[in-house]
Amino acid sequence: MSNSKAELPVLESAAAPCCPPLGTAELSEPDAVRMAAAFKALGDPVRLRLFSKVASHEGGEACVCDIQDVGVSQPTVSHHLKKLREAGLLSSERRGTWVYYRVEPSVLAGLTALLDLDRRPAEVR
Amino acid sequence: MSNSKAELPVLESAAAPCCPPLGTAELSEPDAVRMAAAFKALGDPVRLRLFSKVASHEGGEACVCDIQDVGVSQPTVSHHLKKLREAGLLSSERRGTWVYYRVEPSVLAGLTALLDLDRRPAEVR
DNA sequence: CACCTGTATCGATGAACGTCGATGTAATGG
DNA sequence: CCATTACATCGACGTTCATCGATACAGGTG
Repeated sequence: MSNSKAELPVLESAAAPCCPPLGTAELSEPDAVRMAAAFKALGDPVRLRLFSKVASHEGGEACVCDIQDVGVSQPTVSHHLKKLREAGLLSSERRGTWVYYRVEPSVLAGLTALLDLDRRPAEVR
Repeated sequence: MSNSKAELPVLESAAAPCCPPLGTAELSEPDAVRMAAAFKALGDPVRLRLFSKVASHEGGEACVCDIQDVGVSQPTVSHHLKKLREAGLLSSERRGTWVYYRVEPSVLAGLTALLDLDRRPAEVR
């Protein structure tokens, strides 16, 4: 199971180059569905910690064994990593015995761009 | 019900000036709980649209009547706005007949700071 | 080959969530 | 006062979700 060669359009086509910043225009309903899916993936404490562990791991990647100490069982860790992959936030690659995860910057950049309030018209700030 | 004068520490004390950027260090478990709660609040399409409508509304605020056309019932809109308030993302104030909502920038800034990958050490990028 | 370790999938279970209609409350206007 | 409009709360219902143990699969090692 590797999505470094694309795991298919990442579920319902992720959040990569999407949507003007929040202050500038209303989100369309389809855009809201896509972006909400990404936020939802970060909306669980265990997933957010796993994501953080991958992001801060040396070399920019981590194998499951490096990060699985988050207080839940191994199947649960695997389940959460799958969710993060499906959201387009992580990609994975098997190399020998281990599976390595790394952050996929594009979707993350879409989230940051969406949340950026400093690009709003001055009247709204 | 106004939290412009603080709705109490916003549930379990929100995400305002919290946590180094994702690439720089692991999130602690308590920090992960707090930040995940904020992401979760944005993790529903209807809520994200409501949030977007408030954020992009002229004057930086909107009354419920301005934004409630999102395809769900009035109680559901009210429920979602409450969730966004509890997450510290919106504040509300009653003025006469109407209740006005506006974006609370601090928690949002915390999310943006957390997601900022451009402040990672070069080796990880 | 058999065995061990690392990771993913399956199936079940209980808790959390989104949604609704009904009802309550607050402010305005006759 | 009473009616009306704006919004919140309540209670119920069905769905989604996080979690687990059991099990399957994959790759290395002896």
